[in-house]
Amino acid sequence: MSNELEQVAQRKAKLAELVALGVPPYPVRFDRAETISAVAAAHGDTTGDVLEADQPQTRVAGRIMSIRSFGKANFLVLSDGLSRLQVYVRADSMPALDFEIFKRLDFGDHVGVSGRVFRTRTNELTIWAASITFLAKCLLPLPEKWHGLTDVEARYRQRYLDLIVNVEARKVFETRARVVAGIRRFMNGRGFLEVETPMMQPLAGGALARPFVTHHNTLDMELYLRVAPELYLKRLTVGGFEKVYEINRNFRNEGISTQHNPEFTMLEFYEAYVDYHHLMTMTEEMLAEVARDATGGLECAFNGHVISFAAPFRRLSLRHAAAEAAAERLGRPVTELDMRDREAAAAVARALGFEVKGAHGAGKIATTVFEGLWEDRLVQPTFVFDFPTEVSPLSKQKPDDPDTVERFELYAGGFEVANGFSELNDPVEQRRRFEGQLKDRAAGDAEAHQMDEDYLRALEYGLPPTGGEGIGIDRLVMLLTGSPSIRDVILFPLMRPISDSRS
RNA sequence: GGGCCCGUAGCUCAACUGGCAGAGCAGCAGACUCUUAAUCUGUUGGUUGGAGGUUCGAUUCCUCCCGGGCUCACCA
Repeated sequence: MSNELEQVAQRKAKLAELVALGVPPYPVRFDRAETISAVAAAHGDTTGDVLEADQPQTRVAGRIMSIRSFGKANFLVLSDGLSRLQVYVRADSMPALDFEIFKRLDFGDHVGVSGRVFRTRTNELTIWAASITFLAKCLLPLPEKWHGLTDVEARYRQRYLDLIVNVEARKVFETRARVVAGIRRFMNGRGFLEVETPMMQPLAGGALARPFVTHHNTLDMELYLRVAPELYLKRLTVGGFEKVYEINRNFRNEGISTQHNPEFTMLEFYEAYVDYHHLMTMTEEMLAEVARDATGGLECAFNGHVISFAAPFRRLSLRHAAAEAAAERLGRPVTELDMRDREAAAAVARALGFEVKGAHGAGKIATTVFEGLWEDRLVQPTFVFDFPTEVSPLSKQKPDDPDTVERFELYAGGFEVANGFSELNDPVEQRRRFEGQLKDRAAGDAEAHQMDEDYLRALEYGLPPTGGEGIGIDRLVMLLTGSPSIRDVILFPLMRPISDSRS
């Protein structure tokens, strides 16, 4: 695109003509009396007769979404992003200069209009323009008004264009904002304190994931973008904040897919003196309330299914469900006990076609079997509970069963939405778990947890019995907006830059 | 990273088995006093993502590269 587009040159020429007429090309402000949405709302039900009697005056601003000319009668459609309103333009109703401005307007320009509100013969709510103020030029031609912008790559790369021409795109992000606001309302209403913990951490802890690495110049030190806020939030619980939460970004240097973006938003919260049973109930209540706030109901259409957030959610014990599904698939008995035995579980997993590595214990294998057989079948919200200790280095063991922790994951739409557990608060056991992770790390597992001495020290001061949970906001919004890709619910998803051999 | 698919005008899309690269919208010029995907007449706009190759001839076939989508693997 080295040669300037003809249409861009034409639009620049029109702008130059306005300047020649003495019109400021980029004025600093426009005092509108009300928004277009407000006009539409105020007069949405007013009849033309009433409007003729009242002659309501208004002064609005917006982007031109279409221009239709009929010789002496002309129509503009203005948008304030939310609503659209028609403007009736004729030369004999406004100063000569204003009509000269009108003649040089393009689809996409910003204008201010004042005039009276009336209804046309076709009953369309319209402003009869008494003046037009030029506010800003759209130099680049916008996508077509009828089909909009459908190229997904362009929609992600140039989200501003997507938002201008695709109303549904805007609605997704409005719903997202309502989801986040609804969660804050829910948490605040329960006495939780919203906090912000470091995103740049000397140790990337709190989740099993590969971090991004960065560098601080003055301190000359390596820093990691956080993979989770977990260990800092629990330090706060040690410090006496009994109910804390954080809604913010996590960063994981891993694959990109329809369900994974390198940066994603999590709600993470901790509450002293509760266990994972309490968290599951609270999650049911939260999601029902948030769904109702954001969408008006408990049900949402996703991927050809209707997902209901009505409580109670289904509950599945991980090893039990893994054994049951494996037995069904293999046509021979598989017991929960098999899922606890390294060799029996490995045999089952291999028979099912899953990879079993030498370092994998029974717990990791049982989890693999479960995820392989169940994950995409869990369309309705389902709590999967009682995870193997082996795959849960920060969770508390069940009192009568050291191989199992009090942990659950919530699945919906075929993917994981939340993860919560009774927090491990025994510093001796936590050190043992970290040491186990170090062995995995030494064996080549780049996602294994690192030793965090300061966190252990915090635990030594005494973390009360605590329940903690993380909820993936992007995925929740996917479900609530029926978006099949996480990129549809992230305003600016990460894209590879365009190189010279393109564009 | 593997597999499959896609990339043509500003946008949305055509172009049969390899035979002059087109339409609608947008734009430009004109007509039109209430239209709303306005209509009508005329018209501009292309290195077909990039670089090579095969061929008399490539949007079409082949190779490599760039970007994207779906999917598998990894992960949340």
